[in-house]
Amino acid sequence: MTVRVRFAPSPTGYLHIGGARTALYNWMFARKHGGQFILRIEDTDQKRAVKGAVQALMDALRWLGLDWDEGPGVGGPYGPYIQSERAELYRQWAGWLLDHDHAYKCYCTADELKARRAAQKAARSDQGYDRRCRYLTPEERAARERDGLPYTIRFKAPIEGVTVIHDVIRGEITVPNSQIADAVLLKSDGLPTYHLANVVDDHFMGITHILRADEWINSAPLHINLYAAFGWENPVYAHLPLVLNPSGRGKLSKRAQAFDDHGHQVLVKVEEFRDAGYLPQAVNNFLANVGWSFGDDREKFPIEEAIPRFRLEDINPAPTRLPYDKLDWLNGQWIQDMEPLELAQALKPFLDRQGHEVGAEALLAVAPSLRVRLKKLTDADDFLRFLWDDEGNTGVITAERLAHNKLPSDAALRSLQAARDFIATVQPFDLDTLAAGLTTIGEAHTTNGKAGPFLGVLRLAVTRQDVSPPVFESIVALGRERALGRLDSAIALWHK
RNA sequence: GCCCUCAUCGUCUAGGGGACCAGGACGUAGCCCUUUCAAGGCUAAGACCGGGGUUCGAAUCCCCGUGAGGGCACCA
Repeated sequence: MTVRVRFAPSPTGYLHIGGARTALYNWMFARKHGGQFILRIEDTDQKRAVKGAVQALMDALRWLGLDWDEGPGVGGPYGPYIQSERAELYRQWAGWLLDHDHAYKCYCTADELKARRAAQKAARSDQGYDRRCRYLTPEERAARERDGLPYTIRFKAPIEGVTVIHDVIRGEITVPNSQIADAVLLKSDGLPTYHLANVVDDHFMGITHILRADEWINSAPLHINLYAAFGWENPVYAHLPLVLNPSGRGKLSKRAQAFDDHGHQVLVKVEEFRDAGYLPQAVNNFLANVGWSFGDDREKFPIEEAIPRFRLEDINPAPTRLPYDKLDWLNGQWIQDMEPLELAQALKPFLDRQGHEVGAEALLAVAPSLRVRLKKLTDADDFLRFLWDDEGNTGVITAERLAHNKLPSDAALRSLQAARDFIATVQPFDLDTLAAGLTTIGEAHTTNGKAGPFLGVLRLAVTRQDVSPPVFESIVALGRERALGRLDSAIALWHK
């Protein structure tokens, strides 16, 4: 039997990082077993549907590289993959349940239910629906039908005994059936609830394994009994550990914004990670390390290498926070492994977005040294400011600041003039030639015979930044003319 | 209130009865390297929630506490 798993988000906004983790684990599991990964949209609650959300979900999944074999955009033999387009099927099977005495019509109104729930809450108990419509006499039922009252269809859940969930990650979980609610299966608007839709779809779509978050454990007994009522075989269950807020309190939510220990807001939507300059490979790598580990003490790995080692049994059941610090480190590692050209190309859209014009050659010149410096693609902004900001910081540079204890003011001036003359004429104007010539100039002007102090002064003069890429690369990126301009204005500071 | 889940350094984790005075990673601190910032190398501090069992032996198994989390919708 081939493995078939699904990721079934509801289109209420964007892809949540916790959802991405669930999707990733499903995807890895499918790929490992040569099975299918299915995307299904659970939009049976029209009140919560958000326009454009399906597209956003797909974009985020694609950005992460989690390709689905069946689902919106790609089709498949078990479609449609959007639940609102399958309404008739759910109605049909709810009817079947009714006919076979596994369900009943409930005429309680939403308001009545709400009031009873409030009363339960006031009594500091919360048992859920009291099953009153389950025990309506035939006469009472007939009367309500005659009145044409709207109704929902509820599951006739078992009351006695226990239900056992066989969870691959947690082992056997036994739940008293008294805990299983007579859940609403079909709402009064004729659409199914999650419970019905998910069971019907999973069955007809041939889903073999359900990997979903821990928060679903409590409804698993209901689902198991629904499968039993239908006479269908249950899939294998694996409940993934919950992703918590950075504080460790509560699950990470995209609605309530999350903050870390320093009070900084934390990223939650996948698109936020993308916009913040994280690489999809790094995000996958990061997610794979949360609740699962590669083994061999290896933290950084391409997801493709994780696939053959991935086993549900190895997933750590404990709820977890996301180690955002580690994501920064991992992302830096991934950036470090990029080819300079690749990095330059990745950087371009980020610079464009900020309206910074940087030539391809300049970017390429500086890419090798940027590789080991960036944690996020957005960090490039600070390092490269000197490339687009000709006037910026001019004011903060003075002749005094351009001196150094190993390179006093007059020597600093002379060294910069020498550098100017050298840069004006050097051929070829490339990294190695510049490095050799400027190092010699530096050694000749400092009191300790080392180029270091001079290079610091040169950096300040040319980039007007205390922190910049290495100075030779910076000069190459700037180009001969602009570098000379910077030196000229630095030298002019001595004549003020 | 009822039910369910979980519990190893600050954080993410390895650990499946002796190989553990508990390993790795991030973060933190120090040193080295060094043209800034990084990266890299080395070093350091840092954990088995508590109590009972079982066993010759427990981080590992069982029980009870405690703590944290989840669920108890005509939301998923």
